[in-house]
Amino acid sequence: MHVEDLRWFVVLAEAEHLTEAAAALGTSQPNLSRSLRRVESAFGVQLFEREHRGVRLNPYGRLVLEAARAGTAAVDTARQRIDALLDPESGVVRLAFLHSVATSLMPDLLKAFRELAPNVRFALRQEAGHDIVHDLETGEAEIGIISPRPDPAVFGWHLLERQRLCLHVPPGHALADRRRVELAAAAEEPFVGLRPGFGFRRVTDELCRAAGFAPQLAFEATDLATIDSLVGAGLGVAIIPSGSVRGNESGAVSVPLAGVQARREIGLSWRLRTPLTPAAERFRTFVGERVPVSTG
Amino acid sequence: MHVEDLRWFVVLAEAEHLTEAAAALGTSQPNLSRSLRRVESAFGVQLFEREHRGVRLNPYGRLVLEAARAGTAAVDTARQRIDALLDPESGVVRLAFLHSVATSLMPDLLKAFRELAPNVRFALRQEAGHDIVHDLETGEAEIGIISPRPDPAVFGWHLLERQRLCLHVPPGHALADRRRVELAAAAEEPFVGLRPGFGFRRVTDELCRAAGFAPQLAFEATDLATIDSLVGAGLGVAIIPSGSVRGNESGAVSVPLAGVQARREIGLSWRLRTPLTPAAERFRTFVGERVPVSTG
DNA sequence: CGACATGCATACCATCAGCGTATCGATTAC
DNA sequence: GTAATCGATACGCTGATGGTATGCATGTCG
Repeated sequence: MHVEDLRWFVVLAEAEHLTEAAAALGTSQPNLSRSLRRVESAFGVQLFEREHRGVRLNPYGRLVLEAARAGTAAVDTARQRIDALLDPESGVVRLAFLHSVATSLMPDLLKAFRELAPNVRFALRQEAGHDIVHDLETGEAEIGIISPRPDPAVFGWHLLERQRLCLHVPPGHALADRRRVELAAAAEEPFVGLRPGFGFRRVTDELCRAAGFAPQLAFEATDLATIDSLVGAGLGVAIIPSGSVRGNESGAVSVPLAGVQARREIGLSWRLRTPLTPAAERFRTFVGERVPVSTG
Repeated sequence: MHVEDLRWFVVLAEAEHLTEAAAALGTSQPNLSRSLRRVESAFGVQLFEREHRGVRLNPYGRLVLEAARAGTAAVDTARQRIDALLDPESGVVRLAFLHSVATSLMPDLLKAFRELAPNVRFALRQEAGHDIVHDLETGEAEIGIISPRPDPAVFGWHLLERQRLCLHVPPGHALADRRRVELAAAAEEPFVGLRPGFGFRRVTDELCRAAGFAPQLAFEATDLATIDSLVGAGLGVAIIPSGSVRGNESGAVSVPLAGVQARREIGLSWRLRTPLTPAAERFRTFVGERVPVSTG
């Protein structure tokens, strides 16, 4: 049974007349008759009754009519969504990004792209780095904003921001005036960090371990803005990426950390093997051409 | 594109492996490959990406997977419902009946049939006579309980009950003791009748007109039980079919009307051209063989 | 009551699509 | 570099599809 048979079935059920329906469908009456036979044999029962002038659904046919409408509608809907997705002006970009760029990089990118393509929608998901890689892998997400750069053999990469990791200290703190600081200098301070499970939390833990100490975590938060506030209120120090906190309401001060490990690169990433949808491709091109790499 | 292609598509999307999926589906790998081609060309876009070991849906394929699941589910559901309908033990009988038999004949028939076939369900609709005929005509209903008998060339008929029309009077009424009464004797009484639009209302109107008077309608109700109560309370007299009121709580008394018009036959009716579903056929046979014609 | 009209089913035939076997080609792993 | 894996392609056969012509059943009209 063809999907087209179901489509024809709906027309026939409405016309209640094979010859007319066949003409409307641009085929011959015997052919429609045989299409109906295919449907009937697929369901194992007769679906129309012969009338004086035409045909009419019987109880079984009514059920099939429902199914045919639902089935063809499902196919049509998918076709329309695919067409929308294929249109670079109206598609959907499934974008996964790190928690740590939610308040800084992301809004800038989306705002700028929106001017170029106002009808492109975004399906956003905020996740930890390894989940983003996983989502790109499975196709759950098309584009990720991520750090560090994933396997270059599998994923494309466009550098967005070279961040310097900073020690974030309260205003007036002893280290606040330094132009640069060794992380070890803060070994005895109470720390404010992200909750375990966040990708960046692993980065900071690793940095402290490399500096020879385990941080005393006074508070754990789920976003960098909160950490900024806590630090500004004098409740501890924190490690944050440069440029990741907007404005300076909290009064906290960021001092760049010394050392090669105290950097990270954030970039756009996508799966090489899976072609991007036009809208995603457009977003990627836009970012590549228009967005300067910012260095914090 | 075949409906089977969509079914195969779902299996393939889950297996992510053509050779395996083909084996599971009992076909050859090249055949599944070509089935996939058909689906892809029907949607106008590639749906899977080649992977190292196997294939994987791309964003378009995800949409098609949804559609394929929905479409095949719709077809399967219809098939199941048809099978249920074809099973005389578990089918559904779409039965339309007159308001006037809702409290008397109907419960008896259903109760009796239920003992024979407890799993058969009924889709009941209570309607006026001409609507029942119309529903049988269009197939909205399979079996009707109706009066009078519709066109014998189009509808089958099984007599259920030969009713005598009665004058229903309050207890102690002057006519209450008569063995038989002329309708004209009640010409001056206040009447209780069904609301206009009910088939039986037309019958009573016609009877009164034939008896040479227009009834003064004090109350109009939507069912015979209410009319019985109103008459029992002394608020008027009414014309009702014999045996249409259960029990005698109201105390009202029914006196048979004189004259040949003061009868009506109620029966089972069905459309000759449309074959009945097995459950409906069984119901019809049951009624024909087991239910005696009752004469009121 | 018989000829006609209507409308679906069927017969027949040319063509095309579907299916299996064998094979190719690309990718990856050892 | 070689072997293995897995999807794509080539080829030939069979069966399905679709058009034209026709049959058959049912009403209708003279």
